[in-house]
Amino acid sequence: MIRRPPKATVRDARTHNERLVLSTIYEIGPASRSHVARLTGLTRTTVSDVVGDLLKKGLTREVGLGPSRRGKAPILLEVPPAARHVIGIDLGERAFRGAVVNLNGEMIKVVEVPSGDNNGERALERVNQLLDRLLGSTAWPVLGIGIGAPGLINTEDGTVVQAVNIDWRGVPLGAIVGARWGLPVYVINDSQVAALAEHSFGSVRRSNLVAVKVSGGIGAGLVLNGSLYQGDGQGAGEIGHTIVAPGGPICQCGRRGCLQTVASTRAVLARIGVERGTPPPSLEAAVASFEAGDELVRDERGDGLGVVGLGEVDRLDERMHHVDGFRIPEAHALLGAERRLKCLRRLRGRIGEA
Amino acid sequence: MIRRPPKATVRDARTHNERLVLSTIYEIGPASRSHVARLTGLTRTTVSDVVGDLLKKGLTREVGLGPSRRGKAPILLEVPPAARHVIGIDLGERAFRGAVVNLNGEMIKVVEVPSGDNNGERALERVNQLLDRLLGSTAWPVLGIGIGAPGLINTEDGTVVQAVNIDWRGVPLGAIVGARWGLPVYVINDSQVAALAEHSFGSVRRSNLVAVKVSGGIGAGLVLNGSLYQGDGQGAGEIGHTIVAPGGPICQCGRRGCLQTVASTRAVLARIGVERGTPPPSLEAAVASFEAGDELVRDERGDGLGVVGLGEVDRLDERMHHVDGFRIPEAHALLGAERRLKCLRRLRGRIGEA
DNA sequence: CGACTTAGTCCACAGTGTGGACAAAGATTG
DNA sequence: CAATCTTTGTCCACACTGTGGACTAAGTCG
Repeated sequence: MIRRPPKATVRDARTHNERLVLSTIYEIGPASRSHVARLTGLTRTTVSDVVGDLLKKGLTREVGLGPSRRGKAPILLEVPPAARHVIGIDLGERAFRGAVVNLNGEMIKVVEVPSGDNNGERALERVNQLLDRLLGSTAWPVLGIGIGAPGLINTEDGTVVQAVNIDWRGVPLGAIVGARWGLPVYVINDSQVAALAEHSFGSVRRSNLVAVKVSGGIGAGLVLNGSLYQGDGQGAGEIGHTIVAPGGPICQCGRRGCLQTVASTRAVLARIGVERGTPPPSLEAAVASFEAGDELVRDERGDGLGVVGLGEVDRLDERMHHVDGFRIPEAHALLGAERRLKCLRRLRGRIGEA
Repeated sequence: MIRRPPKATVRDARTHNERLVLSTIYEIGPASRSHVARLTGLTRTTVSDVVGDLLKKGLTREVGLGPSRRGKAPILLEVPPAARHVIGIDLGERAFRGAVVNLNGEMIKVVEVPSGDNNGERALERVNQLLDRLLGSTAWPVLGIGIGAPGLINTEDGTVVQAVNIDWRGVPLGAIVGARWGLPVYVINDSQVAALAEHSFGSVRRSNLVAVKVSGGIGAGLVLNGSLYQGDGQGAGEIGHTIVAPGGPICQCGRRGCLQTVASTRAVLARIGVERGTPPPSLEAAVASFEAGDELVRDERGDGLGVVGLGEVDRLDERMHHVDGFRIPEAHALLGAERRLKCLRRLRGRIGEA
């Protein structure tokens, strides 16, 4: 079945130009109508008209006059950061976290719920609990909710196909949450959203990259040609259960020697414990030892891998999606101390070459 | 530098809908205005208007009445296959070939020039020679020229960055040919175009695939998310010089054990010769032996690869590009007996997973 | 034959971006 | 200081687009 593209109406042109004007003002900060017209190629007339609409919607405001360029002083426009908000949720291993984010990416409110025993129903309850506490305090409309979840996600319909940590199989999370709150919901794999976040906001602003996320499990996300690559089964980047150490430790999935059993946070901490002859340290303790120069921790590496070193990343990752012309965080993923495989460059090189 | 999207005008809507109507008529064969309206979501009024324009341009014609569905009999419309033509050129290893292709993908005229000693200037002459013979015989306008070339191509500006076979380095082929013929020219790597062709017309109609092309050299093309993946340096898929047999035969590139030195047509034929104690057979002879069941040829495989078997593919590969609403062959690549690594599925799986 | 349905066209209409004219407001020049 | 020029922003007539209703032509069905 071939999907036929939708028809175009004159209205679509308007929508397009409205987004164009809005994002231009958003990106280049305070700017005049004239300046926007020059940048976009639209006439001053059209820009004026569009800005009129944006002012009505509260998506733009006038903020005084700018310096004159040999003529009448321009009226500067900007997008009020609080004009719209977005909810980001991360279903992490140790906690469910959520935040209200404004258009500047600032977290207005952050809420956390320890994940505890997150089997099925109860996990869903905690998500709603999180949203209850987040959705009460926004003066402006919320554009939507983004949820980053572990496991195999069908991004099209927002279904969690399989997430062992939370004991979910085929949960239509997007539909459930969307129906309850009457908001657009976007559900995406946490590693994939991390890749998108790196693409949109990270220090590596390239159109092709791989982000590898390491915590209790291991996952990766790929951005290719500037857009998320999910593969045929939406499972691209799910490298956690690739067997790298045949006959190695047994995995949750029942097989032996999966990457997760060798290189996950849990595995590394466990090995440190064994080597020290003590119980496994906490992640924080291990990081502290690492930073203190503890040789045993610094040299810790999985057999046969040789690329895993301890590091940490503290970042709010977001996926942006167009609503009202804004790219909104469709999900924020991953706060807290995380580790990242150093094979990032390797993987990227490999995919770039073959 | 961020590239700002272009503005939209009411005209763009028209262009879009014209393409939509045209491609709908093209795809579903003879169809009435009403039917097209139902399929596209446009009103009958608009479809009528658009079809009026298309009739004027010769891109559509009325072909009698269709069966009535309880009402007035519909006037059937179709796209005349000869309404537009396209030139496809393949700079092959053994010959330069070109063809005039109509909108049904039928080759109206095929021309071939043996490649001989294709150093620099002379290769360019032969391309023009090919075009001279092709461009004299088309009653309808030619939309453009597509050129499939070996080596590293900059698709953006149509420059051949490096092509050892033809001894080209930094040749602005697209600009040269375009200036001479006044037509849009699209230059693309031959393996990449093969992948696009498989995507558009092949038996494997999937949005993610890898096509591996084997002749004198070895190259691959990747289609990911339904579009060509060229990587950061436009060299994605250039696997010919990946070292697979360290210390193996010496390669054109100066290193040892490149994939090409083990698995290319030339390498395979040479090994057959060595094993037989005769001069290397021609490709045709080897294929004949293969089909006759010759054990030595059938079992021929490179050391350490184990995936190379002899096969053949006879296909006109085309890359389609939108012009006037048509996807036109931007390049047709590669006819003749070709070989394909059977690792296609492997590669695809690997990329799908990681 | 009459009622109904479908195909295609005609026309008034609302929405869109354009380009020219214009006024407002500042800089530049004599 | 005054005249001139430049830039900004707005207003208006205009061309173009898709829409929806009315209408005609031409079939089917009972």
